Amino acid sequence: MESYSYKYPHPAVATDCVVFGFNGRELKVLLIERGIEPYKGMWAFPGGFMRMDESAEDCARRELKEETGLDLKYIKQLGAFSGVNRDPRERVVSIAFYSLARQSEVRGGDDAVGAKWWSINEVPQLAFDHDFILRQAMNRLRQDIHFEPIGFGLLEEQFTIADLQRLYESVLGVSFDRRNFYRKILQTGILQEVDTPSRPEKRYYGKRSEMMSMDIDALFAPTMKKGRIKAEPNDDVLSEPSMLQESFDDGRLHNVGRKGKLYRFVKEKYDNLKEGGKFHMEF
Amino acid sequence: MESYSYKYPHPAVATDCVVFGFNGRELKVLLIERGIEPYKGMWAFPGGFMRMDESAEDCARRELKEETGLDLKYIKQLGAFSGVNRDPRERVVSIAFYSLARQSEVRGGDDAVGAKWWSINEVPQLAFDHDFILRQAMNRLRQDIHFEPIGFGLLEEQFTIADLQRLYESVLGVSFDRRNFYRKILQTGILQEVDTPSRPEKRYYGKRSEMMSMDIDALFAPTMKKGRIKAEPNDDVLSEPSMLQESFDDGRLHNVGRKGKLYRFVKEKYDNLKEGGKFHMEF
DNA sequence: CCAAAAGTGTTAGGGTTACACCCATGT
DNA sequence: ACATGGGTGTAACCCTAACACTTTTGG
Repeated sequence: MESYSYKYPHPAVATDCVVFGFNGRELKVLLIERGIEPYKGMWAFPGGFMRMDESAEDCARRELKEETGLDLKYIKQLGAFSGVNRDPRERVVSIAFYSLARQSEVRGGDDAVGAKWWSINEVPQLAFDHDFILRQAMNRLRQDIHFEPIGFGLLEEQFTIADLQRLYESVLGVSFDRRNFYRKILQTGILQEVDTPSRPEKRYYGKRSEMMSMDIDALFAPTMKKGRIKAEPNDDVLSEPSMLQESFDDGRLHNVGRKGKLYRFVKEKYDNLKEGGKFHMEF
Repeated sequence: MESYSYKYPHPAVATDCVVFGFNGRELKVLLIERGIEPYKGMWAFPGGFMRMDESAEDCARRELKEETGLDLKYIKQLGAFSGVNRDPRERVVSIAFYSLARQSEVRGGDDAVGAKWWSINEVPQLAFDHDFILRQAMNRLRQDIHFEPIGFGLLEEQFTIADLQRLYESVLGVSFDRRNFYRKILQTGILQEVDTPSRPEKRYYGKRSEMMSMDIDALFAPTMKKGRIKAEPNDDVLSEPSMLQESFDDGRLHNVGRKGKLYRFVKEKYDNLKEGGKFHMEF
């Protein structure tokens, strides 16, 4: 058995990947069930030890692919977690990343044995210090959503303003005036109306057929946290009990009423805004 | 000679510390001259290898103290840098931190052999990937200044609004209308007027006596970069050539005209603002 | 007294908030 | 028809940008 020796002790270096998803109503996180000790049977982020010929980012991407089948283009570093006793086996420094996945990317779940999407409000206690890492990732997400078009990563190619609003509300934990949100997001110019809508006759959130083994099920009491912004549930928005009108047992949300126009992100416009000066989705 | 063996190869883990300072006119960075290979003779951030019984943050603080004599309370993680060939000796993952130091903290330069403050516009080419790290740190600083009271860390206990404005302008690379800045910062409520001013008869920026071996010298053509904000040098602010009126060869700036009131930060007020909702120093 | 900087006031305009109102769709 | 959501208009309000003016200080 080969081994590697150093004059001074070296910690192991691993990566962890916090992947967020959005099913149209709730924010989700991707977790895997640990099959081995330590923390066997508990849930944790996908990740693993870094090889000597790859960067941390490469490692995170590789491990994510291996463990969940997801092949994500954009991942961002969250930071390094270096507590002395993070791992009972040996000293392990973990470099955490976070990313966003569209529902449509979540297919081909063959590799995804033991991987599961959890509603952000229902995640179980996690292995290692992953609870802590998750909190950091949530904070980071909430920060970033003000400056980056998170929708790009979480929504499908085509989406309605309402979809986008639900996303913002899920992430920030507030609710806005529908009409003001509408104009505000439109006047940024980063959205382009889709001329040839390709939507199903009936709109569902989280099409069962696309989920496969990575099922995104849901259903929970709508935990309405009000945040800082002037966005407490106002009279116009339906208040708590009826916020989700009809929900089926597979987590779909059935829409009634007028259908919204479909839009798509215009990356160029966004890039212009971002470099030239401000994007700032303030609410 | 003892050695440490592992079944799989482990990278070394080190930390680096980017420390910013402000002398009243320019932003500074603290660098040390490398005395050994690799990159002997080049400048780099203070830092070193992590021990097995300390977290990365502890390590950064310890190395900073050892190499520069600075004992900083607040340091924030910038991120991990894990390029495969960062260090020619072996694979080294570096966890970088950044921090802010007041001029008054920069004394007792006994330990600071080879440590020197550099104007942010004059830093030489750095060892390893520290140029890259510095760019990241600058970006981070510019981001953070909108949400955190950076002044806390960089200015003395007592300061004028003008001092604060110069700081913001240095970091962001823009200039604001003096009068609007004045009211805007005051109406946040995070500043409290000092009743018993303890200032010297004449105000200098960067008192020579406090510098000792860690000399903060300066003097350079005022590189006025205009940023995104509506803050290009306007008619009211003196434009380029005369921006610093009288400067002495030891880097002091001599003030004429009416003296400004002295203020101090009120941490409680800031904390309230921050948690309750917004702080957002927008300009 | 003069120049330079600090402190105060004011005004026009843009953006946000909080609604009213009408349109479209599915049951 | 009716309930439910989508899309448009608008007035009050707040904040900011821009700039005039007065006060204080050092020389």
